[in-house]
Amino acid sequence: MEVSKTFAKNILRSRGLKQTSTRVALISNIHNYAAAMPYTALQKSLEADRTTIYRTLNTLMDECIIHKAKEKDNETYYAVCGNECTSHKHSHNHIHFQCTVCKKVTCETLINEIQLELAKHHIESVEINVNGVCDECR
Amino acid sequence: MEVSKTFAKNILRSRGLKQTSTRVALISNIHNYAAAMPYTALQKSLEADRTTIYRTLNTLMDECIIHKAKEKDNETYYAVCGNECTSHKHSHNHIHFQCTVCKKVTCETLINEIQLELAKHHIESVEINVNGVCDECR
DNA sequence: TTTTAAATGCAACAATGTTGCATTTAAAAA
DNA sequence: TTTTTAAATGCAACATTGTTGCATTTAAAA
Repeated sequence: MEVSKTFAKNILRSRGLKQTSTRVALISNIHNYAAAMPYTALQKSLEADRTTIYRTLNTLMDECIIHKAKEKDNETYYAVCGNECTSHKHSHNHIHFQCTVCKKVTCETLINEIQLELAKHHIESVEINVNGVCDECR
Repeated sequence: MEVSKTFAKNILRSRGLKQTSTRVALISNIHNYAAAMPYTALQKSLEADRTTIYRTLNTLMDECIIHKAKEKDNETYYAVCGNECTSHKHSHNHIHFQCTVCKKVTCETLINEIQLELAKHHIESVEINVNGVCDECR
């Protein structure tokens, strides 16, 4: 069994979710993908009906197994959550970087820690999207 | 003449763009809206054809008169750019805040300045989306 | 007032995302 | 192992979002 499939099954078991073939394939395909996976690529990589894919994605996001990034290019990108995500709260110390040349979206860790403060509102979660030129495209 | 319409006409003139009724209405409607304006609300507020709205939005984004924020709720929100935007480069010192209760998206200024550093890639622009509970909903 | 390049409206299309309902399936119970 | 059952899936239908080509209209210059 592939490493990513074992990973998928383990995480489904740890969350008490049924281990269906679509769920296992979906998690392992996202996990195997070098960057955050665009929806179109995800759909191509699976046999399942579109409806099932959308419902499965929502289930896995509710359980904080994966998360999504909406980019300005109108694509939605999915990535597997890190260990810092529990089943109740997302907490990402990473950012999403999209290269303006090759369009790839990757999850990146910041060198420096950043602290956000707002005057009025209560902050629950922060998502940072950076655009630029990636290492390979320079 | 309303203040926001004058504002719209001035900004169109300053960028050397035709002052069509759709453009003026679109800019002033976004400008008048208390928060970043969801596309659906924008469409309802205008007489123009959907195609024209999309094309106008793209034109105004290309000219850095407005900018958009894609939120996880699958809505696209539009707001007027601040003075720090020239016609060639977006440079926002603000973040987009979406309240998880009332769903409103607002442009907020950070109390503290933040500095992002990535190990490999070249950063061109940064967009920060914060979720939480707004002042009014608490 | 005339000219003209740009903006608009319309038709058609492709992609994204959702809902209801019948069928199938993973996992628990017998 | 077989049976049971609640959950997951596939299918059909639909609504929304976003794009393209082309004929018509319009803002602004001549």
